[in-house]
Amino acid sequence: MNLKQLSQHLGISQTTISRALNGYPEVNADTRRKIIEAAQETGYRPNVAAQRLATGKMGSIGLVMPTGPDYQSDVHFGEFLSGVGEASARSGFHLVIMPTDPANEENALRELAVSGSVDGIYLAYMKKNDPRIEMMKGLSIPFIVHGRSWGVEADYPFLDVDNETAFHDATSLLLQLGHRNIALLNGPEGYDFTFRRHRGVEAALGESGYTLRQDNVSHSIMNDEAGFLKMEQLLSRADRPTAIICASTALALGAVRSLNHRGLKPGRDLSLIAHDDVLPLLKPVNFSVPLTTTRSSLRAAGLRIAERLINQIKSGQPDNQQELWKAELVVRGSTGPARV
Amino acid sequence: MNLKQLSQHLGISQTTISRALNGYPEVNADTRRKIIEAAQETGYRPNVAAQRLATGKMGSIGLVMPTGPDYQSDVHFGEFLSGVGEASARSGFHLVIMPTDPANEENALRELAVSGSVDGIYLAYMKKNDPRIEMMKGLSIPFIVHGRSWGVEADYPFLDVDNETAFHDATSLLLQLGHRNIALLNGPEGYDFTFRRHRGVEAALGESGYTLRQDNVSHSIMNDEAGFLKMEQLLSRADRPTAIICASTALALGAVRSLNHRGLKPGRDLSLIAHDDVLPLLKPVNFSVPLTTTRSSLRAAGLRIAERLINQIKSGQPDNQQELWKAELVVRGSTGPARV
DNA sequence: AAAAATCTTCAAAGCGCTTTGGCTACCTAT
DNA sequence: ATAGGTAGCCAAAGCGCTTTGAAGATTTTT
Repeated sequence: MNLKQLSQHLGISQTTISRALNGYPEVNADTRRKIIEAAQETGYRPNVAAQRLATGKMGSIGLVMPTGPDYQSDVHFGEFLSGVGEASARSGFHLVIMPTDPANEENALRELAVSGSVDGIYLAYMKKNDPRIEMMKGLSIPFIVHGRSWGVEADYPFLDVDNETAFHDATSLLLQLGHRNIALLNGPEGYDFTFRRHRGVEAALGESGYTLRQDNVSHSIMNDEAGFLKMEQLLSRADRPTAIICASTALALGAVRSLNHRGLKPGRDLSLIAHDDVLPLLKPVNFSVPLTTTRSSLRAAGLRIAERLINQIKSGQPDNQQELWKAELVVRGSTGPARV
Repeated sequence: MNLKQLSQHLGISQTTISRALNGYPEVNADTRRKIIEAAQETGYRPNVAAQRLATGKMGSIGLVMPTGPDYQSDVHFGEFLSGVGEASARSGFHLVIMPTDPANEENALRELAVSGSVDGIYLAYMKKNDPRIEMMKGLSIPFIVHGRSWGVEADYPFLDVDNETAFHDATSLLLQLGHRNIALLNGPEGYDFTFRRHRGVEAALGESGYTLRQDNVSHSIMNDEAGFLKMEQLLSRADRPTAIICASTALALGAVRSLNHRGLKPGRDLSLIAHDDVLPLLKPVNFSVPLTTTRSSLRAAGLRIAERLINQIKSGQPDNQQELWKAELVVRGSTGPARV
């Protein structure tokens, strides 16, 4: 059953039916009622492809999902996605996901944008000087960035967590507790958030007259395995750090395993702080010793970003808001005074 | 630049251009070359909405993503998705994700199916007697089921892990090691895989003349927190089990935490087996004591399912294959002889 | 009662592609 | 030389909706 058939069936023009169903005002209330009833009865449903062609609106937002044979699927992505998903569901938007090898992400993104199959695009995994922002600005399709890109001067809409301040705060706490030899288990090199977190730690140490030792910094993907490995390396050193800051609770999971392994207890023998994305799988309170964290919900960020992007699409107004969320420092048992 | 303009620009009919670009044979090689070049130069890209309207093909497969304010985003979903994503990327298909409150999943699914915005649909999180299968069969859109549904007699295409055998095998191993008091930390009640795993354990015990005690079975979502809680409950009993089977490594993570907490060592004081979906975040070998598991990659399943679904879409042939994957029993350190 | 304003409806023109059916020119077999 | 093929191209008819511009019906204003 299509519009034409329904129109003939009712003896009412396609125009009026279309308007009645789409809530336009210039339709007699009685006619509208009749049309809606008939649509219900006959099970008429507008063909979305035709609707999209006619209106030019696709009703969906796009995002690139990093994937590939040797790519490790990332809990952080899933958590963020669920936030984006919820906001989209509320507005009746679909999510169009373009799975791509990370090496090819820029092309995939352009492809998605110019393909015209989405109304707006969400960008993530920002690097320093990320070329994708300039590219998107040239493409005249609404977009929003999760995170931001150090070195990119252009104005663009983003939502980011204030990573620098978060890690600065974490470091200050450790300094107050008397720690001087502080290490950072950071995320993969090249990413903007990795860089800013590093800066935060460095700055806090610097302000107190200390420095961040080069060999106290490591970069790795943020999972349990890497956390364990990097921690093992740190702990096997003679002058091992007395406090560690982890870029994710996933890293902390492995780090704690390494501590257990050596009979060390977080908070007593060594202090530990992690950044908490509020992953349901890894709650800081559920660590053997509850974890001190800087907290900022990834899911909430996803929700907010989708909201803003959809808003931008619906209103047609460009969004140039640059939103910065403060992470909350939550002190639990894994931090304690430095042992002299 | 659209087809009409390109046609005028080149002085070649729209028909020929369309055919040239879509690889139809009845175009002179020279003409084709000229057209492709011109398309490149002018940056012409077919409008996908128009293409979809004209062909009736949407180039995307749909899936419902459970989400909502109190829904815990699930690592298993993300991992599976990455497999689906990879297969889709290979065939140039998009993923259209419809985020939905789990309570409303059946409606959402019907909505997605009849909306006509996807060519095929993937179904997951099967329950016993799941009504969605019959519904989908009535809807004349290709679909495939991940898992299956106990009690549904109809023929339908699925890919499932042989959960019953997997858990049967795990139980047999424990029996051989002398365990009699075996507990099962199962997934949420109502799901097909939960049920079959339960059956597997029950059957293996039964065959050896033992029974699965009712209070040795628990149901919960499959994350660290639940694993810890359920394990604590079990361990606080006077007649506590000597061996535990977990439905996921995520549950095992919490279970091990509970053991550590009480100074118990897996493999020595208590045996532990978990089902391993091969989540990159939680590798069994990375547990403090490497985990004995029944292994079956969720990502591989996602890949295969998407492959089959896309095949079905492209060929137009219905797929009624019922594919059952054996899980592999991998013995590591967390299992040992029962202590007398 | 006529003029103006307001409702309500409709026919038809897009949206930008694919595909059908037909046509021309050229080649091959009789 | 003629009939029958085939290669290559085209005009036009969809696909199923939205939206413009116009017009008839009804109400309000003068």
